[in-house]
Amino acid sequence: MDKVQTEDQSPTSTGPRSLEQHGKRRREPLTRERIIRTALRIMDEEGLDAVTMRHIGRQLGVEAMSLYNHVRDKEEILDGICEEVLAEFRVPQVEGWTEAARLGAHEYRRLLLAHPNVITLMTERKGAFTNAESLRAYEFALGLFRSAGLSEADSVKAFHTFGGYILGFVTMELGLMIGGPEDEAHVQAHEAMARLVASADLPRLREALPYIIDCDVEEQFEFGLDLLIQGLRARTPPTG
Amino acid sequence: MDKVQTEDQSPTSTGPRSLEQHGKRRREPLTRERIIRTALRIMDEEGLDAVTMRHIGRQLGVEAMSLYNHVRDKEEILDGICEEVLAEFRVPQVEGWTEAARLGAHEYRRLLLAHPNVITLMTERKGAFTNAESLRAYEFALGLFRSAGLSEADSVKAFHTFGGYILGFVTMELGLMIGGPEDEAHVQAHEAMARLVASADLPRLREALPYIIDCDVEEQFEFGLDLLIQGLRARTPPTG
DNA sequence: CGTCATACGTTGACGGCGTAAGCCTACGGG
DNA sequence: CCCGTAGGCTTACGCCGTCAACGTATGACG
Repeated sequence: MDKVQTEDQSPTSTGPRSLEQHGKRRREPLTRERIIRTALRIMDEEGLDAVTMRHIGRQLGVEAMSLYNHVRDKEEILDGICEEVLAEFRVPQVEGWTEAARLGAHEYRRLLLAHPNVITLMTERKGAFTNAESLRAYEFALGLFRSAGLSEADSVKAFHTFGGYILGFVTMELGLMIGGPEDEAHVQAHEAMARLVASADLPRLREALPYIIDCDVEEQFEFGLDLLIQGLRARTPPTG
Repeated sequence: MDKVQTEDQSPTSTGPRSLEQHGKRRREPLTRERIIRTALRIMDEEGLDAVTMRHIGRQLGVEAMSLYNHVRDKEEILDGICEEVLAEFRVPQVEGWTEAARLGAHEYRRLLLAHPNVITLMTERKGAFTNAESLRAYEFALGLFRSAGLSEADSVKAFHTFGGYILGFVTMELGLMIGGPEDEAHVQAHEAMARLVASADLPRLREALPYIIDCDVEEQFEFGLDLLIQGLRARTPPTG
């Protein structure tokens, strides 16, 4: 077995090799928590394919099979990653439902962009969320729409609409279908598209191409958000 | 090697075992086309995990490695599946941009629901679409928004908004986060959620739960669509 | 203090995956 | 007739998730 990089040392330990206060164990005990956090870090740094039982184990200085003492199977780890990310959601503290909706949407997008592969996980996931922490965003959104004057039924619909929009937009954004020319991959994707458009009978696309290639993602996101908020204001009590 | 079920026989052949018109080969020649269509069928019928080089080969009466004579790697097959599905898009023939937008959105959703796993493929996909056929939907949408009076820049933004909404909504729909109580999996997911909500301090969610569980998906989808269309109409020339 | 159950890590193996490398053969063109 | 080549097949490698069996240190208890 080659060099093992031990992950986060406990900040309270006196050093990597020194015995602990009671002179007992040499390494942090394995936990479900530690496993999931390590898996999340691997996913963010090395991609989804690198999230492997053996790889997670190696990062923790342990064999793959040891993980099964704390986790039923790999799927539980992946589910755990989803919950871990969702739990990062910071509920915006602001008055006025439109601003709250805007900030909440940006926060959700921020989470998804911070952990680009989590969308794939959520897409493949079988059941709904089983973690209370991950429902706080849901709770926040419902409260927001209710405070805007929507009925309970409409609040649920609005939640699904906003949630769907953000999820889908970021999916497209990460899939290189939207985005600025900074990234190499983007440039390549855009060149391929330009070649295709040039060789086919797609007049609208041809004239729109510059706007597609050279667009500000933030601005695009805001556009759709405004559309939704405006549309919502139309079926909301005249104000306050 | 056990029983092999040969897929679609060529309708012009005189029979499964008879020699062809020139008395030559006994089986349909392998093609990129046939490989991709078979892979798509497997994905739809047996799920994404069943899409395996060995499995595709078996369905075609061939060893896995033979596929590589027509395809660079598995990724090319998966990309091919995406293009195949996108190419199914039927451009709605209707007057008036609002109705066209509505029908187009439903058609896109229909495609995604007809091949539930294709969303995962599109999410994981690296580059943008390289198939002209799959850009017809793009072309259609742009023409539609232009005809509504939007600028080129805004048409692009509107496309990304609608595309994002539909993609995300169907993702949530398939992930059991939205939907009626017909399906067993849905019922189970909803029960888990109900248990969670009951045990946590989530008042909004608690009162909204019945509406979440017992909702009409079509109606939910339409709600968001209306929001977008209404929002769009607000920044559109007063009419015609 | 000795014993022993238990918790938790390790080892080895299995079947399946994508695919590199090389082989075999039938067919069409010189 | 011969031979190059296209397009199959076989074998093998290094991964993967996970089952089963095994070792060992720890903490409870007589």
